[in-house]
Amino acid sequence: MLEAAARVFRQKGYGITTMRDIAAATGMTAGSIYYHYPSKGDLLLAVYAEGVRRVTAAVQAALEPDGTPWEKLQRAITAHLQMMVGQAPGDAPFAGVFVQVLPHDFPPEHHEALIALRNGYEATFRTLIDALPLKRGTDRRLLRLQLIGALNHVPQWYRPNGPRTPQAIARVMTRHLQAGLEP
Amino acid sequence: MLEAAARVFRQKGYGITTMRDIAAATGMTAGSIYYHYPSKGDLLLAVYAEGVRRVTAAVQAALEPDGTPWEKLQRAITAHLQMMVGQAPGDAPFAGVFVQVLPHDFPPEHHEALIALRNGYEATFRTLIDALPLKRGTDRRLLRLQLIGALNHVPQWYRPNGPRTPQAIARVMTRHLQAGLEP
Amino acid sequence: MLEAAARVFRQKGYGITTMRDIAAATGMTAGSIYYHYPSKGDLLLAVYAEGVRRVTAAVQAALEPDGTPWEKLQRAITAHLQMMVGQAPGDAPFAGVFVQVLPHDFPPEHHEALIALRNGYEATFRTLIDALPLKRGTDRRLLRLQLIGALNHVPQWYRPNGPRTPQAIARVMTRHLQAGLEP
Amino acid sequence: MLEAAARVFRQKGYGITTMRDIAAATGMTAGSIYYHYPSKGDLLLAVYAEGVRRVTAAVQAALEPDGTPWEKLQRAITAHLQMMVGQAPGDAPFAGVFVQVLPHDFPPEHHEALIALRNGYEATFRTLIDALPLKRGTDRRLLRLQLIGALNHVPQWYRPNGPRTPQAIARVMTRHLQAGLEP
DNA sequence: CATGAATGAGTATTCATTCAT
DNA sequence: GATGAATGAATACTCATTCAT
Repeated sequence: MLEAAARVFRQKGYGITTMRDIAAATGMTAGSIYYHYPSKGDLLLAVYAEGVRRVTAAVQAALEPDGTPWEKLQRAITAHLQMMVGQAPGDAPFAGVFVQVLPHDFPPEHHEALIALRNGYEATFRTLIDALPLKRGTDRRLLRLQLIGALNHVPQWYRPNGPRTPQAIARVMTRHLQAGLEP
Repeated sequence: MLEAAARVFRQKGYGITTMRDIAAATGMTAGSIYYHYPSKGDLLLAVYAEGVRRVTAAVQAALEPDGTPWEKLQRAITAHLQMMVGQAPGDAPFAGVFVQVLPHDFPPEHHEALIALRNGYEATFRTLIDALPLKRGTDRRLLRLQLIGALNHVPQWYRPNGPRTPQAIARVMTRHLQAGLEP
Repeated sequence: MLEAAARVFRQKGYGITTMRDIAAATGMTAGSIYYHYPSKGDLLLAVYAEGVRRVTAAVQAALEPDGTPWEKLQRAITAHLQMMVGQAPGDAPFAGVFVQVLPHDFPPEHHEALIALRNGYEATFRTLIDALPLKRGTDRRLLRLQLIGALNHVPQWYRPNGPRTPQAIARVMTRHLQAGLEP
Repeated sequence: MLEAAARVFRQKGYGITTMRDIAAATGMTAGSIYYHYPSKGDLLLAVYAEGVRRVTAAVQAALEPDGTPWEKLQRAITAHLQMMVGQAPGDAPFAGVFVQVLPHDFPPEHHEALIALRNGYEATFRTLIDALPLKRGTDRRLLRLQLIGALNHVPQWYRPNGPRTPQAIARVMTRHLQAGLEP
């Protein structure tokens, strides 16, 4: 059921999605959802939390085989993008909610929880970036935000049948930051 | 009037904003707005278009004093960010709509116009990036998307009284891409 | 519920009737109506259809006892008028919608259905008139339209406590057409 | 201007017609109409009154050449129908309002004036019918209502390019009532 | 657990009307 | 006389939510 909700939220955004949309996607009626979740906002939050859980798990799993910090970062990005735009039927919807649902869509009483979840997820990248050997004086926080911004933007332009795979995108974006672009 | 609408749209998002909110912000009544714009969606589009116009103008103006391609890019980013998060009472709201309003907030009949506007704006950056002297084989399109993603993300974490000015952010982000981060 | 709607539509006309009027007459709230009928126009159409059903049934029932074609026509007219202006608490409102609601009150997307219903009802009279033994060369279609026009006009001048009963009106109108008025 | 209003009222009915529709048809703006008529209802009433004036004049004119009472009635009906459904660019719209606008469309404060106008017009037919040599005991009032109902119904089924001209309809309807239909 | 029916607080939109210019 | 702009009351319709069954 959470999955169906995720699918709908990702596709249409929180505001436009109605409880009936979700109900239809789950094969229930709107009223029944309230047995499981007390409100639409709570349902979204549950979807969001599950999304964080899954993407985090996927990214962590990608770190397993050891490697240089840059390699690990690149693998993490690959995993992240695969969740975002990949075709995995189960996971993709959850990850997509990350990007299609903006903070101000959330009911105010959930803002705090939302931020906690975001931070929790970004912690993974914080760790990865902190481990990178970088030039002295690099602003690692800004680097992280620069990277995450670029990653979250991918679903807005990514085309499943386009020339770039998530893996390729990860490789190129990593290289840009690693080696720079000046000849 | 467009300005007031922009302010409200940016602050609350399109879906949650009510015509009465906008009316209150303009000092009119809700009905009066319809004399000038035929629907809420059209109003949003008008705000968006005006935003594109202003940001484009600001970015173009920043290119005036000549310089190296990288300098010009950095100045463009600075201008872009100043519009996005700056305190200029007139311009900021328009630019913010860029980021706070997602495509699916728009009524479907405006999607086409929306894409045209986005493309129009991004053309400025395409030109700037095409002018950069880069390593052979660089995927300039991906670079542009990476940069724009990072820029559009800034308003989500930027704090007006924080330690980083738009100028500083622009300088650092540019340097990251220009010289890379490996020591 | 249809009955309450019919009562209100007949009394005030489609345009002026508000969903809240109907809701009040049914003991519900305006929103609840939409659970049963997707729009005001659909509700009107449902009322109209039910009206056709009832009037047709009443007219058909009146034909049962056999008789000459003219007797049958007269009985049909009586039944029709009793439905239109009679005090039967259940049926009258439905029949009244026939007359108080003009085609252009209907939303355009229902025009087709409306015409089909009208034709369905008038078919009863077509059959009755076709069975009449008439002078050679009589334009039976025009006769039918002449009759129906006269009948539909009755509710506009009928007074419940006036001197004429539906039965009397039917008898006189039939006689006029049957025997003519020349001495 | 009255003519333009008549055209719009006839085509769409009172309720659906907006002041802007009428304004557009007259080449003015909505506000300007209020210089000439104090309200939409008053405008409709003015149209209605002008309609009565013109139809009455046309019917009266048709009576000029002397003839038997039945001939005069038939000529009156012809004139009436020609005004209703004819192509005369000036007159037709006014007459049509007669039929397309039902009493309950009128604002209540005009009901009285409306009834007076209707009665005034029907007086012409009252006179004509009173002059007919009829069987003893004929209910002349009911006859008049029967006839007027049939006439008002004509615009609902009349097709300009159909087989029946107003003149033919008048002749046949008159004959039906005059001589009856029994062989 | 699930549903169908109902609710009521919104929401965009319409439109007759007003009025300063 | 005419207009553009504004008004505000009304209105159909939506939708998260409730709840008896």
